[in-house]
Amino acid sequence: MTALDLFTLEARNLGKSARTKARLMDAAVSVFARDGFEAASVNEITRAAEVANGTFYVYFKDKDEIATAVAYRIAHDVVQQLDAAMAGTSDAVERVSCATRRLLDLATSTPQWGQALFRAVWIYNDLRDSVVSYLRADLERGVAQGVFTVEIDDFLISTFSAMTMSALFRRLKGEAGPDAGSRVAQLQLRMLGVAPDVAKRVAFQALDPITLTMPVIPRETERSKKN
Amino acid sequence: MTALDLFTLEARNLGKSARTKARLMDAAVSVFARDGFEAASVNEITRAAEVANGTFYVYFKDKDEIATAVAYRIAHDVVQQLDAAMAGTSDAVERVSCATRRLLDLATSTPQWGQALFRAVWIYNDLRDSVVSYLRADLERGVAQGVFTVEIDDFLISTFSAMTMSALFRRLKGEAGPDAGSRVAQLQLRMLGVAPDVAKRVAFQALDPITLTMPVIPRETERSKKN
DNA sequence: GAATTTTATGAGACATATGTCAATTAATCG
DNA sequence: CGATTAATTGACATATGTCTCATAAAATTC
Repeated sequence: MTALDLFTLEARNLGKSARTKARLMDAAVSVFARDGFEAASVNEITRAAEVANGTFYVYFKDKDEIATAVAYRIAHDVVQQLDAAMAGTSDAVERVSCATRRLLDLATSTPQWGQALFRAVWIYNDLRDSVVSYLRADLERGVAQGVFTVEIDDFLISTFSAMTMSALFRRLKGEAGPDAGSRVAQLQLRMLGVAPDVAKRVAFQALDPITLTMPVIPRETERSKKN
Repeated sequence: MTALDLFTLEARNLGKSARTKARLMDAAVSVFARDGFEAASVNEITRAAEVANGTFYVYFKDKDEIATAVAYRIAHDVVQQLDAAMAGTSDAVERVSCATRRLLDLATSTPQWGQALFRAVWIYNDLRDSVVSYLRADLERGVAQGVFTVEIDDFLISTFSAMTMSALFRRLKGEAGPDAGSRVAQLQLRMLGVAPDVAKRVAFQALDPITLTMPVIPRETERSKKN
């Protein structure tokens, strides 16, 4: 329990078991971020959550189950915030650039989540698909608008994602500065066929920063039936 | 001991200890390729090499040591073959495109090595630097020739590498076909500022395939002094 | 505040990994 | 071939991890 503990925060008005489960998930995030999925152990997670080893197994079948739960929750929340942050934009060039920059902003503003997301994306393929679900549509929109001159398929999307993930990785390691998002967006736009000067302008235009926030869930009125 | 066992092949005329060491390294390659560096265990490696557990520690201090040995050898050999294959080319656009395509060819022709290289590159940073050592020079040459309109620095190089690695990854998983090399090279050239039609022509032009080959080392005359 | 239900605990059975070492087997040499 | 050196072996001490379960503690209900 080191950093923001967003799950615990979200569950603070819920029943005891929900809070314990949230503690475990926050602990898992920080252990996964530190050690990676492979190296992480249930023992480490329970130690970080300050609960007994056995408690873990009340809530999760095994390490895989909590890993999946955490990864999908993070991806879901990030995608949601991303969607919200781009609601007003319809220009394909701007949307594609924004999405990349926002994702980097989010991941950097909550590095543990960023780390965990990064690790998870390399493990759960369908999760990557969901993180970039908005992407395909925007790319196709750009082709329709005549601003992208490239064939949209899985290969392109995975190349595009790899660029974003690489920037995210460097950013989290401190090897790239705050302009990492703009720089990789610029390169992506050029790759897609946007004129270099336009790519530069769009990718570097000002963008008000956003950070991850969790909804506050009101206290349950009746006893919670599910774990 | 599943596939090509290149180290064993290379050591077949050497003394017994060199052969055993080579067996271990080949086994390590295949275990690393299958399970990744983290998940791999010394036990798995000795089982794959069909030697006793204790034998491992005669040749390597621990898992890290064999991992490093294997990774650096693979990287070294791959870079060498890559260099040789591009000796005749001086045009920067062609060199950059060739390098990417050749690397994919090599890695695909020896999937275990490709896998191991892929994994290693994510772990040993200096190794990635060595694999892409030729790259920076070629990129700068392209800028000097006026064909690349982009700023060359670590960020660009890591983005560029990520694209190659992503293609390699998909290729090894069977999610991309033989044209993966050409496709990613095309995207890379566009990103660098090469005109789309030129990028397409260069990236897809015919290239005679190469495969990894190991030198055959003649039998030692005197007893080998070193392990 | 006693009874009941929910939640948490940690000892323990089992599994697997690491690294060492005395003993064994194989290879080489004179 | 017998002696000597090189190479291999696998049992063992130690460590870490997984998952279960009988029991304890805490929370809730009546």
